[in-house]
Amino acid sequence: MPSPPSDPGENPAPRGGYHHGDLRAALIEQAEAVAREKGPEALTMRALTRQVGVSANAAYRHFADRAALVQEVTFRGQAAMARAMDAARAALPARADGAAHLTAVGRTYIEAARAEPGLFRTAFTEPADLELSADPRAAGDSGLTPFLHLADALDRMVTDGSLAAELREGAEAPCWSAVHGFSMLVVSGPLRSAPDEVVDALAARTVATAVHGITQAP
Amino acid sequence: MPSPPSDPGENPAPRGGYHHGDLRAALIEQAEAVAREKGPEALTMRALTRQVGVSANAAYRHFADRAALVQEVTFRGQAAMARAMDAARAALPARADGAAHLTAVGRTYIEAARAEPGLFRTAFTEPADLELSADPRAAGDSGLTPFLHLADALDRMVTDGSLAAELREGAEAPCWSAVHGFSMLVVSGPLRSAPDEVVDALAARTVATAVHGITQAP
DNA sequence: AGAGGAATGTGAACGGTGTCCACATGTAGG
DNA sequence: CCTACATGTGGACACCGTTCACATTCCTCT
Repeated sequence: MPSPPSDPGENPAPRGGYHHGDLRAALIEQAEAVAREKGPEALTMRALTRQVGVSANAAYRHFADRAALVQEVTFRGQAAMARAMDAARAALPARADGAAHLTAVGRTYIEAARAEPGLFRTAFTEPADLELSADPRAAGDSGLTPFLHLADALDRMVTDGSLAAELREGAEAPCWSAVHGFSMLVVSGPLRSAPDEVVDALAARTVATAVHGITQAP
Repeated sequence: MPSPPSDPGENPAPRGGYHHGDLRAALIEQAEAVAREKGPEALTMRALTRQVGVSANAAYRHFADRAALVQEVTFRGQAAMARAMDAARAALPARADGAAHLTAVGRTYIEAARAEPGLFRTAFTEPADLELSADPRAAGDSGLTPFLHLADALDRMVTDGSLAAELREGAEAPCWSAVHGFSMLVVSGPLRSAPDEVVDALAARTVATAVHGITQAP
């Protein structure tokens, strides 16, 4: 019988009747922490419940299955990136043009992936339904998800005339492809062990290539 | 017992009898078949050995571990793509310029991913050392791997003057990012269930964006 | 030809996983 | 207070990767 909350001082003590108080939240939090430092493959029901000090099945009172828990971390990861995008765009000069916004969004995507590779992999490569790219749970404080940030920056380019209106439709694909592909290369591909300065330069170039490239008709 | 035909015909498991002849090859072949139709998550040692009609441990006489077997499928998948690139470039008009070659390489990458999603995911998203992008086992008949095809097309652009020499270095990153990222979107991302014509158009645009975009200095 | 050694295959076992069942517990409502 | 319900538990099943000790088969050397 684990009499005291066998918690290693970690959590702000969700207080608990011996029904643990708020297991659902505790599991999500623990899962996010584990995802950050170990990546999605370390997200196992048994390990997480063990870490939270509860039996394995307890989790199933709060999540249909493992995928449901992981999905929750996915939202958190996307929301974290969205907040970074909020900040990056807020830091832009007031009269920054659409291309500057698009560049900021693209760079932030890659930076977020590099800063938290485990969380990125969980949020953007787990076989979840990415149709949820516009789900509010994946949004930052501005209410925009990463995908919506991209769309918004593209709209701005049309407004300020740097992107022809006929080219607006479908412009998300090349942009999202470029930054996502690059992030994969860096996080778990051949650029994994490249020096930071090299990656910095390649990232800048990849974003610039996309920003410039979309203005050309195919 | 004399060893009768023990022919190479069937996948199910008409095991030759005693020592199976060539278990290593049989396992790789079965693994490739399974990867094609189910993807990498279906590549389990136990299932594959079962399908080949052999005990689970037998595999460990030929592969250090699961990763080693999967790696073999990875090479096969990359080689298949490389052959498709060989063909696509061979079909180009004799005086096709570098941009045409680059476009062909990029489109072929995406087409290969769409044509064989399971194999693509195995070959390009398994946590293997992609440093092996130049390994001969990943090459087609021309001796070029997909990555080397890309490098070659870029070299050609420099030769024919459509890419400034100072921009050659690091040009692989934006290109490979774009087509790889797009492929992920289509194979296991939000474009998964988009109609073919839509995907065709977006693919063409993504490739064009990269081809055009790299000619611009960052 | 025969003997033995090297390859190769087998069965059982360990620890891990996701998930379901039947049961126990604490909390909240009447 | 006592019950009903939400929540947590222990055990079990079916998989998984991998290792051990042992059996078979093939090959080579004398």
